[in-house]
Amino acid sequence: MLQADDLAGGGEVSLIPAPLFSLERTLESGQVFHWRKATGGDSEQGYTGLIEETPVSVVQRGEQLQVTRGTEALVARYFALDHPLEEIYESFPADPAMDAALACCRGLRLIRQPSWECLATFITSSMKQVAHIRQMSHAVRERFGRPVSAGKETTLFAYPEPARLAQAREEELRKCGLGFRAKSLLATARMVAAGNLDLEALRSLSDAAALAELCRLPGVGPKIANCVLLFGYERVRAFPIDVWIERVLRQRYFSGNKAVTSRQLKEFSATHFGPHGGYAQQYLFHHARNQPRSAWA
DNA sequence: TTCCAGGCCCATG
DNA sequence: CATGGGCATGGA
Repeated sequence: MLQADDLAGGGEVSLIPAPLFSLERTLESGQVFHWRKATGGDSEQGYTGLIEETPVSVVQRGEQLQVTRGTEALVARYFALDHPLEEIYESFPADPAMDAALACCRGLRLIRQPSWECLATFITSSMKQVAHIRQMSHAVRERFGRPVSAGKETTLFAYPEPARLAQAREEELRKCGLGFRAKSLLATARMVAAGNLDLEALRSLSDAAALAELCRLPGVGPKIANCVLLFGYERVRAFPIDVWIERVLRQRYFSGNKAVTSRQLKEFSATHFGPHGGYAQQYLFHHARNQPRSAWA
């Protein structure tokens, strides 16, 4: 079992303030897929992972985070500890579904994820459960990624750059369990590596323009593009609609009306949830996934 | 065993 | 504009 303090060489850690933050809700909400639970010596629960290529151990201690010494600023930025959550909550609509989601998810933050890693992992996400996306993400890292030493017996793997995946064969990618998604990931990696689409240049575009650019990539449609905008470009209004969110919207906001079209749901969600709609969406998603199936009605 | 999963793409009305 | 089927894989 991975020890939380392996990364710190036996206790070289520091504490940073993290008010209104839930490490577990943030990392278990299906926005990022490579963090592993690690049980610390005092049985407190933490996570280990890489931020870019820096190994990091994070343990929540109340309203503080215990992190690997030297990674304080990196961690604070990655987990978006500067997002004004109370203000964001005040911008949410006050309706029963939103209230329930908020009560369930307080402290969940939308992280600042490296854009390529986010794009690539979400290309592999279609028609897959979160647990399996995690599995594929680790397989791709271990097969193609750069190994990073993280303590005596721990090696983590960075997510492979586009150029690395671009030179892979589709069959190699399929060995990571990607199935039909291998072709899309490979083709997208080649487009990005060739400069056909500049991921950094997207930052200066409007949400709509950046969405359209992302949708040029093989295997990227509106849903995945919105996930990438939300988790990889800090576009907190982007509102991805997957099967879970569609179910929530239809049942909680349209009385289960089966005749409501996906376009109507899209237009409703674009306005009803306000300027931080992506946050609202993530809360609705995480809440729904934590509900027993019997509660669907 | 059957069902379903953070969809996309392309062919038809 | 919208609907339907195919596409790989593995956990529940």
